[in-house]
Amino acid sequence: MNINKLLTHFSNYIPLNEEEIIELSNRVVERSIKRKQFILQKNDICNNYTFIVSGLFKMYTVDKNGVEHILHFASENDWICDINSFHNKKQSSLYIDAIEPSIIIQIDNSNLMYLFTHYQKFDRTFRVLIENKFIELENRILQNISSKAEERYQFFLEQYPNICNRLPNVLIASYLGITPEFLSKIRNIISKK
Amino acid sequence: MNINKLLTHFSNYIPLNEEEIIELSNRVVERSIKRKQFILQKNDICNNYTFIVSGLFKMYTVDKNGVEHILHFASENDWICDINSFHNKKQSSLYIDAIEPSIIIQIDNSNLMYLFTHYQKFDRTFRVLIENKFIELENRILQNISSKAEERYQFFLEQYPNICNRLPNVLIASYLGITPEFLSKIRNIISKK
DNA sequence: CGCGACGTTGATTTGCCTCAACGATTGTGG
DNA sequence: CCACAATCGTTGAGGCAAATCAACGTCGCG
Repeated sequence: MNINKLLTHFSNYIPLNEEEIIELSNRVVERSIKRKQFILQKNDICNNYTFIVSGLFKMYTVDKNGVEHILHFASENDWICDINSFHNKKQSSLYIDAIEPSIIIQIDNSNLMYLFTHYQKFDRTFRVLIENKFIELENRILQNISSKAEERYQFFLEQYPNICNRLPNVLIASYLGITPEFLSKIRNIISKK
Repeated sequence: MNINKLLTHFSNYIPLNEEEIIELSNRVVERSIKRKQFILQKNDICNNYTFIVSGLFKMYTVDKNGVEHILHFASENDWICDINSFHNKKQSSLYIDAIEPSIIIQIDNSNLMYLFTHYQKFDRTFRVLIENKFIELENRILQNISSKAEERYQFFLEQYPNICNRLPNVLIASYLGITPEFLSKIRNIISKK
């Protein structure tokens, strides 16, 4: 059962008791997502926290020239959500779609709020979850303001070995904030070393 | 009393009852910090969440060439902490020091954990706090990977009107990830418009 | 007064983008 | 299963964004 993967994920933070497991299980929905299928589009309100059982997603903006800028990748055992839209119930400026066929488990806003209100553990777990993501983002910012593209690329390969070989270079370039052409040149230079 | 500023800050998230106010008040420490005084240095373990009553701080790394890269500014009614070091009790790679003479209120790791364990409200409040900071960082990342320095500078001025005129341009440049010389040229171009 | 931090300007170099073109691969509809 | 389109990775020429280095004036402060 796919729900077990979610339960295991939670138990890595704080073990859940029987009641909490039942409550959680009753409040989530499992979905199967095809490649290129959206789970969030611009101007929608993001109403779900999405846990990824298997597969791979990208979260991105599209600028006025139609160019994608990737804010996050997320793969199995990770969460993806436009937190700004989710908590403030405002229109999102982001898209989220599947890079691979995926299986996800979603919890919507009202159900998550119910868990937060009735079981302290979830408040705690989601605090720790977001703290960890915050730390990742801090590191990414530091990379961006202090390193050149080649270093950022190398760092990306080291930090995400399990997803980097599932991604076309176009998407990695978009995540790093450079053009695919320039990434290609970086790869050429690296391979000659 | 400066503690009231902290209590007001919390009540913006969730009102505290009498008991919680007393518990919180007994577990924090007020300090006065001079200009250029450190509250965190590289290789220290960050043992405090710091609330800023008044003043202004910067949090930054120093690279191998001795150049500072500023990760965050924080001023009155804001928090500053190396969360990675704080929660994982590992050596920090960051510095935090005062840009202006400041008054702060600190809560150390064990006292914050006590509050988290005994009062759900604090778990909740710190979750929301970090969620908001996470959203800010997401926006900054998007800026960095999709905009040129001039736009990022303009955006910074709009987003932080209350601190940008208290900062020398050297520090703003460091925050934006550009050199002071280039920021000067950007400012020259803008002023001619 | 003299020093250090700050802001600016100019000349030069480097990092990265733009645009165009090409082959290889993948996916898809007939 | 083939044919064709779309996506992908690469290369090269040229241009722009930003860094580097050096120099200089100003200001605040000990």
